[in-house]
Amino acid sequence: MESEKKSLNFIEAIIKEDIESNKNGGRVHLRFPPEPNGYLHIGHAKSICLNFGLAEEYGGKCNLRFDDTNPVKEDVEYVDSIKEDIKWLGFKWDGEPKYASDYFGKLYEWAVKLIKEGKAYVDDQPQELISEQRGVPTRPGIESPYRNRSVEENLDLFERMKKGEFEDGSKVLRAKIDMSSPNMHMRDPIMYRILHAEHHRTGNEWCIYPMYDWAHGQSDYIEGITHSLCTLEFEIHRPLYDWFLDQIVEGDYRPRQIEFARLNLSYTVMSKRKLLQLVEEGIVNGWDDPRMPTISGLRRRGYTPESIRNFADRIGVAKRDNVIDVGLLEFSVREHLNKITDRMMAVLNPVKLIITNYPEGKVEDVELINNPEDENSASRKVPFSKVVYIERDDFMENPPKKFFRLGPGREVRLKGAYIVKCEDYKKDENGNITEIYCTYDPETKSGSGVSRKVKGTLHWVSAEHAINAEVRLYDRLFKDEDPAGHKDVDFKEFLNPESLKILKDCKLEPSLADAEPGDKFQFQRIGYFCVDKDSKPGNLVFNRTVPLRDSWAKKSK
RNA sequence: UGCCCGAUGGUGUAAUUGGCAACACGUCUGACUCUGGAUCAGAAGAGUCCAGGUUCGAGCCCUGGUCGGGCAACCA
Repeated sequence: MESEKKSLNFIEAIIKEDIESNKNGGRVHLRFPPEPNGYLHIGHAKSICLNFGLAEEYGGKCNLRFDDTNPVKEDVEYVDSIKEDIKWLGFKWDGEPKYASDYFGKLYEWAVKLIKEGKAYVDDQPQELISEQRGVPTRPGIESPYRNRSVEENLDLFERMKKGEFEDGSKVLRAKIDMSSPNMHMRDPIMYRILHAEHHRTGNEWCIYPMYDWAHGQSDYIEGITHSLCTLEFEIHRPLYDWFLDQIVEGDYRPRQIEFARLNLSYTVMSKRKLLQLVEEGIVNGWDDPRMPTISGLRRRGYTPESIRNFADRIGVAKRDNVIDVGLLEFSVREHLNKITDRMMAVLNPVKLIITNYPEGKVEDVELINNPEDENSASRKVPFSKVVYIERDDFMENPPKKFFRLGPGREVRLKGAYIVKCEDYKKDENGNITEIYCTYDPETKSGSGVSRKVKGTLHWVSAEHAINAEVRLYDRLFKDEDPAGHKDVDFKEFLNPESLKILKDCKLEPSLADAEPGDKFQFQRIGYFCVDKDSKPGNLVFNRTVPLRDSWAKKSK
């Protein structure tokens, strides 16, 4: 009954092949291994969707493992946010969260084993010397004078390193591989360094900490990981990953490292360092600022987990460098929000429209469907009266012929209510429109069946019933397509000064009064909005997630 | 003057024993519409980095180039 063969990406192809050949007993076990030194961003979301998604697809498992081998940069604040973000995206890790620090003991044992086999040694040289001796990619390195110490001496020294007898930086443990390897990572890589620093989990138990290369593959091995996915820059590490595994693997099981291209988004910076900078310098308001590409930022902006997962799905995975148009991310939210949000009346830049022939004091409850995209959607009543607010942009004194909205003498429908005709308008001394005067045609009430062709339909809010709100209009943080891609110009030079516009005097229909943080809506004809966490009853705050597609705005550009 | 990786419409991803280059976003038409939204219908846009080779047949295989990315933290 198989409908059509789904095309597989290169990782799926490998996994499928491994299952068919019964490699590792046919098990599929992945892991997502963040370092808890920052907040997760949309690039991590790609990796999360990949790893957890693959586990779901092939009936396997996926661990969450914190790669916490560098206590000076890591913090529990980050582990908490990481867990929250993964859960929010809708994934569940296998068992308890794991930590590389859980394996410090085992890693130490294995290091001792390597020393005993003459495959690792303690080097007393300072960092600069070691680095100098390592050579450059095009020239081989030279061997350390400490390279051929006796096993006994190495054992003694390494134990004393662990006991805390030496200062930071005074000694390291190195693997003895090949100082003339064309691969820099094979030139006697450092396995342990001395760091008298408190670790967020192991406290002061250790003062030597394993390096990434020594910790990662072994952690994979301990956890029974079969496919260890990482980004392209680790490709060159793979021979070392395999070398270390060769030293400890017993039996047939062995994890395999597979590299894929990280996500790049246009008009966005993705490096943790740069994001940290934006936060620390107060350029944005924290890691969850809605302009940040962090998962917490996107969440606060109003993105849904579904939209992010669909996005991850759509961009695919491959090994070539890529830059995804940020518009694709926006498409993904619109697509989902279009299906799930109620359409509300909200006027962001209000101007008064007075219906001169509408009875003073009369109020009609007009019926509006909450979401025409949803067949089961209910409807609600919205009060309509003589004075309503409409959007400033929906009126022009001298409109061009392609302008389908209100202008002197023009007719337009007020959504869900009546057709009105502009008879007059008033301006202040600066030329700003202050009031628009219309007459309405009582025959044309929505649902009455009586209508006539009008070019446009406007949203509105009854002035007497309107509630006020603050609306934060977010735009992309950078004006440049590739802000981090300029050699001589700092990325902050490309910040968009209009990335946040705060509107204080927006008018909303009264049913929005009880909206709670996180609630999502479509403001009719404008865009998708969600209630910010700063919002309080009586003091509502909305974030614009993304505007609606607007072919008029495009045309008038 | 090393080593590793990559190259398919504007962007991203497919093409699964070598068999008419497909899908999505974007763009442009048109239809419909009480959201200039959504939806629907259609179009333009690549001959697969280059040059050879193998083959009846190559985006896929081979050889040699070109271009791009990565590698010289006691970061991950």
